Amino acid sequence: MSTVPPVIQLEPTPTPEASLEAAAWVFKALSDPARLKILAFLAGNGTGICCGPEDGVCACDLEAVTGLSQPTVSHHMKCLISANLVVGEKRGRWMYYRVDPAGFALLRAFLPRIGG
Amino acid sequence: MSTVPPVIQLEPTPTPEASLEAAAWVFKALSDPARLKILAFLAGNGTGICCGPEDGVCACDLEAVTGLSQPTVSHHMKCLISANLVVGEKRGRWMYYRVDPAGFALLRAFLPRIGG
DNA sequence: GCAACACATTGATGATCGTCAATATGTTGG
DNA sequence: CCAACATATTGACGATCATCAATGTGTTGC
Repeated sequence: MSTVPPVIQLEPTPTPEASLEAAAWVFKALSDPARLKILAFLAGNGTGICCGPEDGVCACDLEAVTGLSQPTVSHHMKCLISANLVVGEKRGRWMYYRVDPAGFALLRAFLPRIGG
Repeated sequence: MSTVPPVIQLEPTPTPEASLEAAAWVFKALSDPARLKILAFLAGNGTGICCGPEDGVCACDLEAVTGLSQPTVSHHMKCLISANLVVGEKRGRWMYYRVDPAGFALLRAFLPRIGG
């Protein structure tokens, strides 16, 4: 999950091939338990612990939630953002993350094509 | 996608951890364009090309669809089956594959927990 | 039984992944 | 400006992945 994403298309259906790779990219972002735990936390309470009741969860919260090192969390967030599953917003020296509906919308649009 | 699957639970919600890994396993199975192409083919026409109008698609069809070697297709099918996304049935010397609703049901049940 | 067939398994190889330590970048408070 | 802080980037390492050639296993037709 470190290389470049395949230009995720959200607009009208592109070539079947392209949307296939875009969907695979989103699924790959969801294929790691640590990233699912992060998403579940973001989707859950929605408000963080260490950085006050702001709109979003800061990165240091996610270190505590996952038990992973700071660089590893940063790497996972980059991956989730590249799949349009999370948006990050820098406020002061903190990064606040929220769930991004775009990636999930792509998923919901794609699933029927494969029997879901 | 070759090691053992994490005992995919379909029944009432197990520990949050366990279902997290089960969902990650299903997502990983969906994270490869070749496997998505296979699923799209299985979900599409539903009837194969080379092995007559049987109920299901045989493996040799999937070689043609994906352009991959026979062992590679076999490996992908093993992966999809281990995620409960596909069921395989041996009839004579052919393997017929169909979409398995179970994996998709797990997905639909899990997505809301992560914001989908 | 035997040859042909359909698929599975094994072994190997290059690529990608998840992780962390070390370091760099950008921001805040004094 | 400087020290402390929050996060990002880099580099490295072991693990896993996707792929194929070679081989094994089970089935069919003769």
